Amino acid sequence: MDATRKKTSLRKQKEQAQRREAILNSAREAFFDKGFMAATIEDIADGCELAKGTIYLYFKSKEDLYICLVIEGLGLLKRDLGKIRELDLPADLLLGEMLRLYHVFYEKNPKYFRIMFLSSQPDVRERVKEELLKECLACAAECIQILNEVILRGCEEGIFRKANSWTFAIVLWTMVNGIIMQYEQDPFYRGDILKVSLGEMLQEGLDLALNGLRLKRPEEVSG
Amino acid sequence: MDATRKKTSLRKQKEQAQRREAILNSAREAFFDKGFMAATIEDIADGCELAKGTIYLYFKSKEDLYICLVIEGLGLLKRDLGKIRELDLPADLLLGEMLRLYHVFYEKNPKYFRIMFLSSQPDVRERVKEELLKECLACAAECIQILNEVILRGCEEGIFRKANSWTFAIVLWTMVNGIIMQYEQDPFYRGDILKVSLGEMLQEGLDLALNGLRLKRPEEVSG
DNA sequence: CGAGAATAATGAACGATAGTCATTTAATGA
DNA sequence: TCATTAAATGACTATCGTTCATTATTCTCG
Repeated sequence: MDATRKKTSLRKQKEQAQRREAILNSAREAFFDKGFMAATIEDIADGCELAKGTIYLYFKSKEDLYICLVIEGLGLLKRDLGKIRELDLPADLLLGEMLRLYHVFYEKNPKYFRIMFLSSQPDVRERVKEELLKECLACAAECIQILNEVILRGCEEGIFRKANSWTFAIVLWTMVNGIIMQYEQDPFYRGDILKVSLGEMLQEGLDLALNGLRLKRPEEVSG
Repeated sequence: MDATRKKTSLRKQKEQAQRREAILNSAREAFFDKGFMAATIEDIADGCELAKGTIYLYFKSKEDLYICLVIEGLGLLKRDLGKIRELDLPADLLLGEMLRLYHVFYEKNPKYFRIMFLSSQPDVRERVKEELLKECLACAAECIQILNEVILRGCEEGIFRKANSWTFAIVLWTMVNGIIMQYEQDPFYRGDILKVSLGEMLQEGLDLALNGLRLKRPEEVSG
């Protein structure tokens, strides 16, 4: 019957989605644990109790699988940033909150950042489906867009000076990423080079940017 | 004779250094061209007309060879930054010059940045000699130190507000790296996300930072 | 010079691993 | 129950980093 066929095909679709999810979960664990290069497809297959070949029924390559996790991470970040945007706060405080969220997100998921940073390597990207790359970049763009909106709002509110908000949004985004990347560099030498905690560093970065962005600096407003 | 032994051993040392250099040259070409993962040891060996095994007489692993190039890149950058430091300019203009240099360096050697960014991956770092990693981080630290000195000078000159100069130096360094990393992400989509040129973005980033850093903003000084 | 020792270079062989595909297993529906 | 389709499997292939026994070269000193 048609109804039956439809029902079973729906269940099958659901099962396929579940398998896909299981593979992603196992891959996340493997990549987070060992890194992209050191983790093997067999590790991933073992982790979700499937055979190596089965992985390739769901993902075209190790790199594709990997980029899906990058997209996942960016999606989580975007979701969290989106929530904060709704808070009823002046733009500068909102940016501060977003930064705090970014920091919390990093502390909770440091491994997501590690894999995100690898995704810019050309020889990884070359082996990823065009479509996935596009999705990945779109996700990053949406995060930046959220920052952009807040900056624009700040301009309207008269808190920020008139400026190319998109460029500022990118600078903020890349600054935070850059700081975290440097911080990730090597825990062992963290004390030697950085000398300050990640939180302080991010805060200083934001302060620097906000001072540059603000129409009036705090002491001028209060004075 | 002792004199003879010394002379030949000196020549040998020189020859060894030359071979090492030849391998590095070939590796640079291969890594720049194909990326760390896609380039093979055989590519590198072919490139300098040596056998695969010979590479391992000069470098412990593919990763070691790779990190040597990262150090080389950082060294070049450090050297260039050091030259600018000697210019007789106020600190803010000096920072501007350094940024311009960074940009020029990137335009001339975009591939150095690509390989630098990979060096933060834990599974690469795990396979590199402790000592080389240390050297690599020390090199980055020295670059940041140059920025730090300029910022300190700016504080003395009364151009910059009193602040934790080292933190600012790191923020500047990471901001620039972050911007370039984002720019590197994908030339194809560059127009979509970034919408502005690298030069503009770097300039905006510096302006933002300088405005945050300056004791008085330009219009207040001139007014 | 020349024989033997020391050093350097080589590439075949090894182990690991991404990706493929012929075969097996399971599910479906008449 | 059985033919058909779909899904899963893991042995197999090709590739590549690394090693090491062998070969070639250079050096030493009688």
